[in-house]
Amino acid sequence: MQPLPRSFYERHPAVVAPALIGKLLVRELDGELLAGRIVEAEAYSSEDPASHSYNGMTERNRAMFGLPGHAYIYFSYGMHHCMNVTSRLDTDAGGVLIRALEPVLGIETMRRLRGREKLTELTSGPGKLAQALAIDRALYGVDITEAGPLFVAEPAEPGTPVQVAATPRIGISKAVELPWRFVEAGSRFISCPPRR
DNA sequence: TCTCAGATTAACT
DNA sequence: GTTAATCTGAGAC
Repeated sequence: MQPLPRSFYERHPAVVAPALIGKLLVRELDGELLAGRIVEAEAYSSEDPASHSYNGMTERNRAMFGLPGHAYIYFSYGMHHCMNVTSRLDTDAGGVLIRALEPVLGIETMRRLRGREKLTELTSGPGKLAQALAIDRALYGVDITEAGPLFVAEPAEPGTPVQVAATPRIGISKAVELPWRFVEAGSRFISCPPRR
């Protein structure tokens, strides 16, 4: 399981986000490996009014202004954690929100952490996948380019090429027209199906 | 199957 | 004081 190199993240978030579709998000928890294929991701960059990094650096978002390839985790709506990987080009400050996974490893542990049985309800949303992988602010700023408690890796088997579709982002009120949500076409595991 | 409001914290005005 | 990169269960239909 080979982590993706730093250079992968030294690009604009709108380039990194579609490239992450089909990669593995890996969580090591108490010696057990939990992993899922990324099937949905959204790009946020500093010139984007919907991004937390739009209005400059704060205590919460400082990770997005740091080295690319780290975890930016924030607490949302008073109850959910959401996970981003930081990515940026030169002076940009941005990240990619991991919105949904296809469970691969440690599925029983995910079921226990989520209190749900159905495979499609384990990680089909940013708050859900954070709960399924036990991701919280203790992992803030973790380097995801080296094996550790949390990292992103190339899938063991290359498999078939991934079909990526671009759609408008979910749950935001600004810059709704930017097609910066990327999903694996036809996946059953994304947070909400593209409109037919 | 669909719509709706509650939960609960932190950032920002 | 208001809003937010969300999820869930309840009640309507």
